[in-house]
Amino acid sequence: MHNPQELDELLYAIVRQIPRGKVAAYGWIAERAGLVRGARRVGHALRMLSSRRRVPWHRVVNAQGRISLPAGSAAARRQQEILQAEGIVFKNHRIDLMRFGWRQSLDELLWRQP
DNA sequence: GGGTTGACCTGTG
DNA sequence: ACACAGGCCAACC
Repeated sequence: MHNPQELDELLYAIVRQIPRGKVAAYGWIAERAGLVRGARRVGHALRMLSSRRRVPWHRVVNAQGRISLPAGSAAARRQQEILQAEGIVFKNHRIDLMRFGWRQSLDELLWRQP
């Protein structure tokens, strides 16, 4: 997929696979899309996302389990509210990724490269 | 075209 | 835990 638009679609499709009650990091999404260091690219795709599309953008957080929107912004509050409504627990503004992080497989969990 | 700016990540101190 | 640097990449002056 060399076309940027196709790549966006692929990224959205992956985000749609995150189940309710789980979250994924930008970098994980990029990895699943075959991008080497594409975390920022994922952030861009989500920022450009039209609100009419049904993509669970709120289930994407940064690698530290924190919301990556401007702290205190309306969007950040909305994201946290939705996640909490889905059963995600915040502890000091952070999500425990070991517990709520969406992993494809046990392999990915165990063999996360150094 | 070049410089700046982020919804990023990892390593290092 | 915190800060900083370096890498990254597309959007936007």
